[in-house]
Amino acid sequence: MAQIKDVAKQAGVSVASVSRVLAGHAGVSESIRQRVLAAVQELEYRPDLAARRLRSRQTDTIGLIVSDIRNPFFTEVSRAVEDVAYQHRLRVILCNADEDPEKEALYLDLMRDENVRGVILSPTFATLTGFRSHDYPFPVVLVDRCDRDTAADAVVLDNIDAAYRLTTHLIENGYRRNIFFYGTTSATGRQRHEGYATAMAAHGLEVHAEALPATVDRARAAARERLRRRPLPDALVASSGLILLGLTEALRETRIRFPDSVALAGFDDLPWTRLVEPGITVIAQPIYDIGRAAIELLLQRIAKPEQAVRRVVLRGELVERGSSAKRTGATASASMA
Amino acid sequence: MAQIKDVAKQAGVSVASVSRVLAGHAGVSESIRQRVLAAVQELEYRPDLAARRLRSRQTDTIGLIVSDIRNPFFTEVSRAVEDVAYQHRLRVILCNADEDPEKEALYLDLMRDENVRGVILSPTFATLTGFRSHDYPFPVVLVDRCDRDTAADAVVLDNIDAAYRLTTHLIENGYRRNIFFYGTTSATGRQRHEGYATAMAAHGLEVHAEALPATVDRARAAARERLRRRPLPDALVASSGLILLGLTEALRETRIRFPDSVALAGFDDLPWTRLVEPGITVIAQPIYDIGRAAIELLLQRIAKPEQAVRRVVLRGELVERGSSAKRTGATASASMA
DNA sequence: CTGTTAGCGCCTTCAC
DNA sequence: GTGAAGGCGCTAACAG
Repeated sequence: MAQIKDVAKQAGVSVASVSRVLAGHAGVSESIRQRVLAAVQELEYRPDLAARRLRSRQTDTIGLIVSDIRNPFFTEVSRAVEDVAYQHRLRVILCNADEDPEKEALYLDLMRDENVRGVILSPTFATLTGFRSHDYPFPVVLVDRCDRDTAADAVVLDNIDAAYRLTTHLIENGYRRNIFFYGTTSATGRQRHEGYATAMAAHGLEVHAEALPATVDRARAAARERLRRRPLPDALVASSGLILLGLTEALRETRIRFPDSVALAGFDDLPWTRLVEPGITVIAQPIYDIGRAAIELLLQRIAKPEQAVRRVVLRGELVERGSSAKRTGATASASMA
Repeated sequence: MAQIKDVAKQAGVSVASVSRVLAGHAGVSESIRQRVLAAVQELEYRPDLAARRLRSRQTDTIGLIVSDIRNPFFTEVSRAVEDVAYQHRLRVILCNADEDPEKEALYLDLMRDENVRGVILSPTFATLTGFRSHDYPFPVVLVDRCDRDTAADAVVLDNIDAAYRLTTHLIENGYRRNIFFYGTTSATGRQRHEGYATAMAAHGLEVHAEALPATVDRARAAARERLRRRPLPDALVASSGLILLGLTEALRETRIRFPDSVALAGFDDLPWTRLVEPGITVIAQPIYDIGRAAIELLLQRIAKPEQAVRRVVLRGELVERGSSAKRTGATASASMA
């Protein structure tokens, strides 16, 4: 492996000149520049990253800690982050915390060890509580999850509003006994629960919510359990795409048809929500944009460490499909009895 | 930030002793070990990774280059790889090459720069052609994709056999004009095409295959195009989960019912294939096991660089569902597993 | 068993 | 504008 002094020898200059040319510093004669570049080519020289990092006390790496890589939401976010990061010559270390606060802490530690320039994080509720970007040696941008008063840059959906609109849509279509299944490990789940509860209360309806770990399996089990009891609810509502999948599976397994017997709605406009007849009503999130906004926020924060905390709030779009189709009066009253 | 000499001073020993204790070397007196550990705790000392890597010319990192992170197959593989890697105190750099040979080359270069211990790669066909693990400064384990004669460790499905069985199943259930949609950018797609073609030929049937880039959009477009023409084929078969999704969407959009008008089958037992009525017949891959086998192979290779090239071939399982129901019994498609 | 010391490859003053 | 030299924090060889 060629190193900088080999290049210097080959070009007949000092290592300092080579270093300057490589760093793109001004004030190097054109003739030296050419000779160095030629020598680099010839020797196929590649700088040793470890040495460079040791010397400069800096890396060209950012961290991305997602809460569940199996959630398509986060794979799409990570694509966006990587796209933009690599355009800026930054590498990305992607870690999957599996909704586990301990793993989160572990990875945050790892980021510190790696001396990353910054981190994008979708924290569990436990980590978010009392979270302050200042407690870390690198800037942190939160994505998907944050509290109103969290002291950190963040990119989130307007969760309360989105859940409010989704719930109101159900109510207006004649569904009144609506159960909300939501994940408690994330602020997002809680906020969506709040939006749901507000909408229900606004119409004088009773709140029925089931808190659970946000996995497909747990959602399926909880829904199955509830669907065994009578009377059936009017609608099942999910606070996330993973939970929505679990609810849908439970409905299928119990052979309860939607929306005839029970309506269904949730979050994330994933391909399968369109394929499952008669289509599932969802709040569509601008996922790629969320990821892109996060990395751009981080880039700006790295450039200007002292600027005021910023928050990007994006709006979800209600996509109405058959699973929440307007109810006929007859069916509604029958179920209420 | 405390450094090793601070720890040494605090513990009243030399830096060498501190280094030895931290490296877990034998031959350090218990009393020194205790004092060092105490000092480390007290000062919250964390070794500088850059310095350590520079000095030892080694990292504790492996690379994982997947061809498309949006493909659930690869997110599951990466989970398995990360699980095992972190158990062994190895970090993982995950890169998404997007089925692009140039990006693959770029990331392989990056791996070299990072001085990783080894790489797990799912190569495009272009990269696989003439691929030899020996051409890289680190061991490479191929996952999901490899040729019969590729000189590298690999973990793959028995693709030819799986596609053969899937196709035979369709033929036996009465479907004869079966079109195979497959991705050409991967060896896997081509091998599955081979299995399909062999099965068709074995029954004296004509081969109808459509080669395309393995994305949902391209598959949907190709299928839509084909479904516009008459006569309709008997069945649509996909060489991957992403392509299967595209075919399913095309069927829905053109309102062609399966299996009544056209049967459907493909690869990867993803949740949605069960939800879409009347269920889609697939070859289920042991995805997590594939990922785990890959990282274990890499670990062994790192431990014994000279051992003979190994190949792990796993078997796919045929999951029969309504989308390929026997053609005789009219519309007996309502059964669900 | 323990300590002293010489680099790992690079960047960056500092002289010239 | 260019080169010589020191040192980033750590490990490993060598000496005691």
